[in-house]
Amino acid sequence: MASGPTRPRLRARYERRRDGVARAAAAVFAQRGYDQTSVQELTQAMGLAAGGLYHYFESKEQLLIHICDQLVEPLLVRANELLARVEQPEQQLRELVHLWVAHVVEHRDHMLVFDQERHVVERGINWRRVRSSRKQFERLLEQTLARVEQTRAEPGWDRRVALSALLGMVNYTAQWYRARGRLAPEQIADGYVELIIGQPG
Amino acid sequence: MASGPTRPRLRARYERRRDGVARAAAAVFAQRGYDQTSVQELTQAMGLAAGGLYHYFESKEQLLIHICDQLVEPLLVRANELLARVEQPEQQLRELVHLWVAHVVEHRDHMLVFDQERHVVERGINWRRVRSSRKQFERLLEQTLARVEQTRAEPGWDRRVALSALLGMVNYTAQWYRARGRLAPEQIADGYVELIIGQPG
Amino acid sequence: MASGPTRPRLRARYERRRDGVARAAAAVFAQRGYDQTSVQELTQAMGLAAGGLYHYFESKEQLLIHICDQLVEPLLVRANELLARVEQPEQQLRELVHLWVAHVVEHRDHMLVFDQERHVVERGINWRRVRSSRKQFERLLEQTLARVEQTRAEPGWDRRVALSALLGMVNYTAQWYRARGRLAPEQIADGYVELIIGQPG
Amino acid sequence: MASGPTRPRLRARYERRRDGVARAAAAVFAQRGYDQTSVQELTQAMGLAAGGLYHYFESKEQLLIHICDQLVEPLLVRANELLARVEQPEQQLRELVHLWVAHVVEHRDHMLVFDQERHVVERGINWRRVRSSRKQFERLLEQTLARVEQTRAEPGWDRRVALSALLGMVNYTAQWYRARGRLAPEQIADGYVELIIGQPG
DNA sequence: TATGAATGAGCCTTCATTCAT
DNA sequence: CATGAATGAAGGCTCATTCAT
Repeated sequence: MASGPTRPRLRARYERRRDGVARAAAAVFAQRGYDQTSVQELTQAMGLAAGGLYHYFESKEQLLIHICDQLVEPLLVRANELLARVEQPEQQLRELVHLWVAHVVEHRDHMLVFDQERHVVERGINWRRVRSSRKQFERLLEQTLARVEQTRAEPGWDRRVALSALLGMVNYTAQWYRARGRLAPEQIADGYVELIIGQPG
Repeated sequence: MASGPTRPRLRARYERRRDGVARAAAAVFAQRGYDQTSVQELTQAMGLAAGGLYHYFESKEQLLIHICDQLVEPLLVRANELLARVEQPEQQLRELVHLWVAHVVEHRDHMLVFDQERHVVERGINWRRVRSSRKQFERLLEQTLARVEQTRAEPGWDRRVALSALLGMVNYTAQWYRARGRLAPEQIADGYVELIIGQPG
Repeated sequence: MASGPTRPRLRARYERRRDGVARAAAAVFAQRGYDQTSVQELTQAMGLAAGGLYHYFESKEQLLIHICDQLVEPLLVRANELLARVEQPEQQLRELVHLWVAHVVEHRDHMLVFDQERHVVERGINWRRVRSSRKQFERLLEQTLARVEQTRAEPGWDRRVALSALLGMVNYTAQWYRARGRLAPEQIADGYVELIIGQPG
Repeated sequence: MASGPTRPRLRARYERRRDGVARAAAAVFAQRGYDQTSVQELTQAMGLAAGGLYHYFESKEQLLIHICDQLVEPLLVRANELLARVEQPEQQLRELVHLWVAHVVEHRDHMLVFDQERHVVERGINWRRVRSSRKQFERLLEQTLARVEQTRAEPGWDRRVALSALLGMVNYTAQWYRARGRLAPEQIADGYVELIIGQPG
């Protein structure tokens, strides 16, 4: 079974371990690919025996879903908070991109896994939740771009193109960002924002 | 064996069939994922029996490599031609992006497969050729951006960021472009160029 | 796949092999039990490699179903023929029991497997066909007993009890009959008939 | 360990619980099959956690053996008592069948399990005790039939056939008897006796 | 006594690949 | 060239059993 204990104390320990398992799995999946990683390799990398995974997840796929959920959900939550807090459209966009880049960089492994498994995410029967969260985030982004447009005489972009460009560039960050590299996440985010809304005043 | 006939006439027919097989495979892989597609499903989708694939490719992985090669190599060749033909840096960039977007859109399936299998491309032992081609294309792109910078007083971007943004947005196009959609490839390419080098004219 | 070829020549060979596989499996199942027999052991006993079973049956359970079908269906068919051919009720019963005992003895292995897996047969979702055939055979038997009753002043039995007793004793034959034993199937059948309808005139 | 406490008071409680566990298990096994029932399902159905079973039985197989022992042993004991008490052969047979049918009906679940696992009972290394008890019971039965024969001018049956028929019909009762049905165990037993020894005086 | 996390052997099944036809 | 039966290694997953708590 993969639902775990109900008594609070044990429950907490269980959930901590469960998240640890998911994080470790994300790292392995990111490196070797979901399908190419056997459950044996996986559990070995987490210090568990073969069958031990199934105390925490009911299947290898549910583990994958959990990883992607951990990526998309919190970003959506924090994006909503941000938009409620900030008023000025350009400032919203700027902070949104900063938040997003930071998230992508911090959850690099999750992001790489998510990208890789696009075809399952899009078509899989158990993936509705993940699909919905991603969709909602994209909608927030598009609405923000729309508000930015309204502050200008002429937009200077096609909104669909700008939105997709932003999605492409930010998500791709996970593939080239290096923690010890020259560029900090904030600089990268600033660079992206400037491409979209032009030079900062 | 998968090297095929040597007499010119038969050779041509063989290669045509081989490319057809690869194209059909790309479509299936793009939809279902490489690992999740069995050779049985694959060959069935191409009107062949299970063993038939092995007349054209010596393994499932070689087929995958061929698909990625078909994507990257021709783009590199045509990019080189373009840069030899056009002189003005901004014009080079503009035409490069147009060429590239057109290529991505035309080889959507190949592109989706290529993206999906990033971890194999990066680490696989038989993938040196593909890695090298991709690397060369990125270098062309970076050099072009460098030349554009030199025509300006101040670049207005960090070159690494601009390069990665471009890679991210153009490649991502494969994931959202629809042939019957509102935007033609040329419009999309124009949009991208404007984001990078600022408003035209 | 487990549907096999369609061309007549190959089809015939396929079906012959398929039946051979089922027969061999019945023998092993009868001896060791269905659940206790691994597919490895099974295929080894049939001169196939592990995966080879799946050319003929889509799962271990479908193999089991086939075995039980091979037992019940033909008996039902031949019982119907017999009842159409013979007129006198007591003679019908006598010949029915003879046919049945012969069938049980000839398909000893199938019978032992069938008995053993009663709980699956009764509740399994894929077992409707088998359940229905068995039900029909029992109905034929009951109707025959009813006709025998009508030839008598008083039945001398409760029909439900007689029917169940008959089912119990004949099916149990599979568990003790020995081909080289003292009793021939015909003698056994005669013994059963006498118990049911009393001493032969 | 599964031997339990030694102090009389605790011992009694332990054994009561142990028998309760076995009875509950018999019900589940009868329904789903021994092999198809996991220890998890089993213990859950008894309000225990997974490991709890092992306080009462040292293995799943020992539990199964206990169930079968609970079925066969008491019947043997009571059959012996009966034969010591009753003198007239036909009366012995009649009462034996009554006792036996009542036992089968009362321990329906145990009986179904026992039947199902025939191949283990016959060949299993830990099953000697059960095999021996069953063998002894069959011998009692056969001897009783022999004594009945001696009271008659001509037996009217082959003894082996009569014995097997009796075994088949009585044991099969577990499969069709319904507590709320039309027939009481005594009526069923009478029916069987009549089939064997002919109409009652 | 009881728990339930953990183990690890073994299960059924899939699948890339081979080869006789 | 093409077929498809056959292989056998490897996969994900289950489950009887153990043991620290």
